[in-house]
Amino acid sequence: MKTEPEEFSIDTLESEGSTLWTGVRNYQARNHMMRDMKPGQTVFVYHSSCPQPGIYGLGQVESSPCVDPTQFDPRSPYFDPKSSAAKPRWHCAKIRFLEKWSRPVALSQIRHTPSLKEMALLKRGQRLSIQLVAPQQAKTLLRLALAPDNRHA
DNA sequence: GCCAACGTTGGC
DNA sequence: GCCAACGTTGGC
Repeated sequence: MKTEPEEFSIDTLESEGSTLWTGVRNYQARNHMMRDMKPGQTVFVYHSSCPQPGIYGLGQVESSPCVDPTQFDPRSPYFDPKSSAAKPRWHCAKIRFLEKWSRPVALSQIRHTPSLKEMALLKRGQRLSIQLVAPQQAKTLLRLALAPDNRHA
């Protein structure tokens, strides 16, 4: 799950304990979330649009996606005038803080790891804010998080 | 700040 | 339903 740390970072998540992951406004990302996010699943928290893009830690899905309240709030940047309570467009999962890594797994490191070259994150021009990570990719990422210097994961 | 790549919008 | 114009994302 991507987030801009100036908006909401892993530190924010840690201090809040858990949060409604509001503001997903892309149908593909939404569909991923509705179809694939299950309570108990681990998620990688990725910081984008910042000096060091990369994965900064882990969260856990606490609840299945529910209706995103920000779509009905005219003062919210995520307000969607075309959505209605009767037919809500957008949903959000509740995410609980799990851990923050002592060092992030940088995007550049992910790029240089051969077994991660198929990650959706590295696909040309891709912009999805919620992406699936294959089990083998997840294992590799966790290994990199523990051993940042391991170039051959 | 630049710019490539993508999603969305809206006229027709 | 096409598609050009526009807005957004996000690394650099």
